[in-house]
Amino acid sequence: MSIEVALARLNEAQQQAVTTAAKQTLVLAGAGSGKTRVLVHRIAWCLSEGLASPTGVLGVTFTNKAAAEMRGRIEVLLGRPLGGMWVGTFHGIAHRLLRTHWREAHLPEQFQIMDAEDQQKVLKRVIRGLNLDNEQWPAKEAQWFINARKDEGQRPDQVDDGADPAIRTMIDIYRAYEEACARAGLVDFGELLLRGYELWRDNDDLLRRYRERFFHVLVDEFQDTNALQYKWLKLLVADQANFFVVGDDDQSIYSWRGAQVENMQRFRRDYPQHELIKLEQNYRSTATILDAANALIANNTGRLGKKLWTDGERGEAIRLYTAYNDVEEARYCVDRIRRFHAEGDRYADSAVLYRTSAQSRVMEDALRQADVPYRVHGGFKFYERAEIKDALAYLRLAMFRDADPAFERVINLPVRGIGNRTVDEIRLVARREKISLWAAAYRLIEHHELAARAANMVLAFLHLIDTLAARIAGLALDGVLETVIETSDLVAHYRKEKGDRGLDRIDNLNELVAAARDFEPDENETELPLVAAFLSHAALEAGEGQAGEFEDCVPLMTLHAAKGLEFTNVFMVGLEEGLFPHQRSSTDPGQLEEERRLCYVGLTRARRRLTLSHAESRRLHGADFYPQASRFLREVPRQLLEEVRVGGAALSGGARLIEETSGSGLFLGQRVMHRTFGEGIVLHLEGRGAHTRVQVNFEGGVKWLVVAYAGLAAL
DNA sequence: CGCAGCACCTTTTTT
DNA sequence: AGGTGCTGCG
Repeated sequence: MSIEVALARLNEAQQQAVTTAAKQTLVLAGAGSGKTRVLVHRIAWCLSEGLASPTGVLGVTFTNKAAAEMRGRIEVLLGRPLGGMWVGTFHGIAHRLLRTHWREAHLPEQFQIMDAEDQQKVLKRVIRGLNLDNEQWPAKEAQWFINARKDEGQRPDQVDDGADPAIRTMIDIYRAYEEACARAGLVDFGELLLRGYELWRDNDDLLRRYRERFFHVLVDEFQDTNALQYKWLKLLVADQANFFVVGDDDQSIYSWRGAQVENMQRFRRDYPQHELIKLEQNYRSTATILDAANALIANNTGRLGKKLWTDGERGEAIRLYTAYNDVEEARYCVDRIRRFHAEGDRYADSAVLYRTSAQSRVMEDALRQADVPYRVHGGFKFYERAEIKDALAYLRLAMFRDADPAFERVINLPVRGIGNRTVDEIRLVARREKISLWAAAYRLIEHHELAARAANMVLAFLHLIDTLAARIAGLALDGVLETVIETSDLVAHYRKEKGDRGLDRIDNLNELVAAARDFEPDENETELPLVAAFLSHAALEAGEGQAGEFEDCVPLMTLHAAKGLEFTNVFMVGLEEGLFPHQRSSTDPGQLEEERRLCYVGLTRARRRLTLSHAESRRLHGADFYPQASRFLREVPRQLLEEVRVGGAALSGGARLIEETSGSGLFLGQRVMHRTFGEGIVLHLEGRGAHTRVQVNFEGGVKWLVVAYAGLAAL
């Protein structure tokens, strides 16, 4: 397709963004306004106008998925491969830089990427090594602290301790952790970015080379950038490159992991000559849904300001469902999903979104009961599974003996008689001598400092890894993994596990061999030996969860996971105070606004039908709660809503069943009035006739009453 | 050294 | 409620 034809299909604001002559551009792109489209067309336009060559383009996103989509769409639009263009995630690009310039970055050539789990284990070891109490200094908190500092671009020496001894200790842990990582050639996710930044900052020649190369820098989801990422971009862009960023301040939902919406304001200040373009026309949702979203988000302060509109139809009213409890809420959603399915929608067109992942369980139960296929998104990723990480740890160790987390992981797996005492001794020597665990193990044996039995076991383990390394040399990648699995004897180990769990694990190991067979390094990894590329890929891209991706099933996910997706029918469940907005966010106004943005993200996922629901009683952590309806429901204009309550004749199993047993004329979820307690909602019914007791949620609290004496009036 | 039982905690999650 | 991590025992 010629660029003219492609351009003609864009609306005016989109065209303006794509063809802008401004050196810096901030595109404020509302939900469903075609932001990826603009980004992709912008690149194509620059190339076709001769403003850029493919090698001069750097496109940055946050997730592998977004990067893959961007690459795919650029190729389709151009009708040819990317040809030297760099399109990837912040981490992927930093990784590529560090692999190329490992010397300048002061890293070993074989440096290994550590995921969050490895990081926590290393930290635990470091904390113990500092003789600090594990209770008082949990690895998790140290991890949080260190990652946050790295997100801000700070090394231990740059952190302000505020004369706080607790922070001072955290800094000590940070410093010791850095030493441990350096010794073992380990790089965590935050470190990739920080090193990448320092690499450019401290190597003038290198920075100049990249500045000369990248003349067009484009960033997606700019509102999600953290302080370090923005610093890194600014360093590269300086005043020579075209800087084109796309974002939506109303969809900033990741401040809790370091994202700074403020970067959008900063961009405006840092580049006063920039052009600001708003994309407000929405191509996704009905006018009703957009009205609701606009009204909701208008309650936030300090927005850049943006109002979505559509020239499409008004569409159906938004369904508001008040369930009497979480189980019944789920049942209602499933009923409706089945109805939509009967009317011709696919299951995959109806998504259920919730605030916390714990909420998926009730939904899953209801779907399973109704025999509706579903898929829970998020959660366990392929390369995060224990068995996969076990096998890869053997491979890591064979490739790179100093990889401490890999060493710790498999030294006694399968069980080979190397106990905690022995491992502790190895750890101690490693710490004292500032060497890797592998080297420490060797030293202990050479100096005969281990009991004869332990020494034999450890030596056997070291030999096993050496043997493995020798065996895999020269093999194809899938052969390498087959050999790893065989030599490690992991299959026999899992077979001993009771239940089907072990069999699942063995299946996954086979899948790992298959993944290796199909593995093709992406552009960031082509210069690496294949095995090393595979290991990096496994750490950097955890992969999708379970198989069966192509089956038609109902997607279940958290609101966070839903960002960037769209569905014909959206069910947002659990709209209750304390849950959404979440308890821990409801006191701080800033956090409350982020919850509201999360709600906004949810609403704007829906194309045609939107169902909002809340329950009057919910089981949480094993106890019953009686939450109020979410304030967000009140922020949606009433005239857009169609309210549905339990007890109507059309309603499902639960209500009917209870009515039959009570015979009192009351039903669950019914609104009732009591002389002294006021208005309330029926939560439970017990017994028959004169003995019927009823549990009612009044404003003042939950009460059990005998129907015959309570004098309840139905509302 | 391995297993069993108990205490603990519990927002969101990508790389 | 349910899963995880640690301790204490056999």
